[in-house]
Amino acid sequence: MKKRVLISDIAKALGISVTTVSFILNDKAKEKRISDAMTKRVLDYVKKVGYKPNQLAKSLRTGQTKILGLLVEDIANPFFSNVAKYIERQAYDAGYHIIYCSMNNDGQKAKELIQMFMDRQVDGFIITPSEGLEDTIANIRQNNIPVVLFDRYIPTVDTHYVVSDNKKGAYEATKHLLENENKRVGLISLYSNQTQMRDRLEGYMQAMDEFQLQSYIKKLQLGAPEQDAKDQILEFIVDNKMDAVLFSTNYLAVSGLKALKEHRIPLPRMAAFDEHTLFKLHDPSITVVSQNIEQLTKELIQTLVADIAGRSKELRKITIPCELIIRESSIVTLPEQIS
Amino acid sequence: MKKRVLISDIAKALGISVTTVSFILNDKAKEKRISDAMTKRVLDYVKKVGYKPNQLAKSLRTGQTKILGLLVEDIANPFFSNVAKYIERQAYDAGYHIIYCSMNNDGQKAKELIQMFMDRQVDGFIITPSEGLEDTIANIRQNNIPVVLFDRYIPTVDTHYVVSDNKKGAYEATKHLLENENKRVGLISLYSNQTQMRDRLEGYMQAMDEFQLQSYIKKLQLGAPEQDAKDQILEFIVDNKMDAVLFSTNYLAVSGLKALKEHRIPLPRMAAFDEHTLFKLHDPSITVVSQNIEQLTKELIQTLVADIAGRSKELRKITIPCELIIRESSIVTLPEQIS
DNA sequence: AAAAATTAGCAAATCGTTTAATTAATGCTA
DNA sequence: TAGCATTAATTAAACGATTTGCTAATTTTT
Repeated sequence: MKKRVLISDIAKALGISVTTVSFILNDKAKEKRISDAMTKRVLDYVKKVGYKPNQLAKSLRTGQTKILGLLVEDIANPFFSNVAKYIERQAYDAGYHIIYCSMNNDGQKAKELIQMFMDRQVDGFIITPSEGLEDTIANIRQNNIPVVLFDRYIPTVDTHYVVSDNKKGAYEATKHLLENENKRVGLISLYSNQTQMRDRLEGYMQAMDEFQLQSYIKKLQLGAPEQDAKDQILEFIVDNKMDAVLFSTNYLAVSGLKALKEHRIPLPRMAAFDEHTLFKLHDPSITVVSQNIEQLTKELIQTLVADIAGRSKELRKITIPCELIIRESSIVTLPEQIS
Repeated sequence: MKKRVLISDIAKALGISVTTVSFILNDKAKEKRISDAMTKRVLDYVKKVGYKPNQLAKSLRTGQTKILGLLVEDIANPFFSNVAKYIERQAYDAGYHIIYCSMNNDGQKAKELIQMFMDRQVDGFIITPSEGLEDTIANIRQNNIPVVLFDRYIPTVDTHYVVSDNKKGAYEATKHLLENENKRVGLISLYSNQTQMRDRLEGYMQAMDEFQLQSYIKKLQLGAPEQDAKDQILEFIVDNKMDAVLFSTNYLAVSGLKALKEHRIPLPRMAAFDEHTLFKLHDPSITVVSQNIEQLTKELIQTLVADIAGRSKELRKITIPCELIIRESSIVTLPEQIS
């Protein structure tokens, strides 16, 4: 194991002070009037011995870790794993690394992790806030650490956030379903006050009201066993003889599809929130309200990095349009309807 | 913004030295003969003011960061995002945090990131090694940093690794396909010398040899545009009139399914490596060789943590069995075969 | 030519911990 | 009672960087 070379080793080898070396390495040669000759000499030697600063020492001194904390609901959900991928890429380009965790609806763990990330002095937070996290997030702000909320926000806590235009997305999906001559159009959602769920419900309502039709809304318990979800979705669709259904998350739609397939019940017309590989390939392929992950994460990182750098004091509350991707599930003539 | 409380603040407030406080906080009170009364006094006060040590300072002094570096091929691939989820959970239980990145077949980025993670003094690495990383990984070992390879390993570099029994998995899947009276059974794989690909090929071969049948092997370029993959898979299946096909990765199978669907060509019997939500719900549902992610990650973290702790000097080379999950795609009588 | 200003670089403090070495007080043995 | 252990705590030196002031040498100004 070869020993790491330190800044003091360089100074000693060249017969100069560590200060000079440090200034040069931090691009302060000009500002601190270090001669060009000296600068070149140091830089050459640094390259030769392959010196890399110890980030821990650097961070301890400067207070900057160049690490961002990412807290998502569930990293294994394709929506979030895609988000994680883009975020890592964007953060890397901006010189940051990501430390992540899944919260899995465990409020206690979420709180602990936020505290732990704060103890690790992360430069900023990216959070998909679950309910009950208001205080914790307010606490982060009080400690003056930049935070950007994502996917949903907390109305009572004033922070940056980047979300999709869920209301409009739900409105357009519902309207699309209604325009295909479906009368009984339902919404399958969650017992949740999170903004994205609230907005999707509002969008659905707006469309239903516009068409002056009765609404059918089924809410499921957050984090309930999948079997319960499947049973309830099935019951809702069958008992109400739904013509069409909008699912407010991709995993609810997946549960619905599983339930229907298991009982060999023909699909109602349907659409779902959030893209999923399954949806393109399912037979029939599934219409979705797709969030623009690339743009969302871009704005996200830009906002966070700008805040960390101390630029732009005012809060950014960003809403990105969704895209309705129409596939077979919302328009096909189903098999038994042929006859 | 309330100021962080430091160990020196505690010492000052209680009129004692920082050493005493530090010993007590690090559970060395007994060993260092600190009186019980003092221990209790300090612990009570620490709890009262909610002191949390600055991890940076701690890490700088001890050399332990309690951070693990995770480098995977693509975090958005459902196999790896599941791995990421389990790893984070297991690591958390062991007191570690995860810093991750996707390498996306970019060897240069992989090297840079490994170097950066080393500069950050990660306590250990978890890597799915791509080709060309031999030297870099050997370099990590030379710096005495624990590494566990995952999903595949590098035969020429002696490290811990945890992989699935790919050969047996491929053998059983192929045999299963052969036993369903298919004569022309092909393998769709990648131009890659990675061990998992090599083993899957070997497993396929073994089964084909056992049945004394001609083998059909199509390899695709790693990281090629999906359209190319789709075209080539289609051509392979159609031109060779394949009865059945084994896909060596889940995303190859997804590409294949897309291509067949787009051209409305009936599916051959098929099986694929690695689970995917799509596969359970596809019509027909897809038979898979499933890796036991929970067990893989458990062994992985155990191995890594044990090495970091300095226990167990010898290298652990672990192979976990795969499970063949038989679904419709490998056994159903297809529509056009009814007539 | 003395005073002022600029240039080029350095010593030492600092970030917040851990830990090796030391000390002062007390109890025990001979 | 002098000498030795033991106990309970302290002092000060790390860890490896950044940064605030300072100094000495040179140049410019008056």
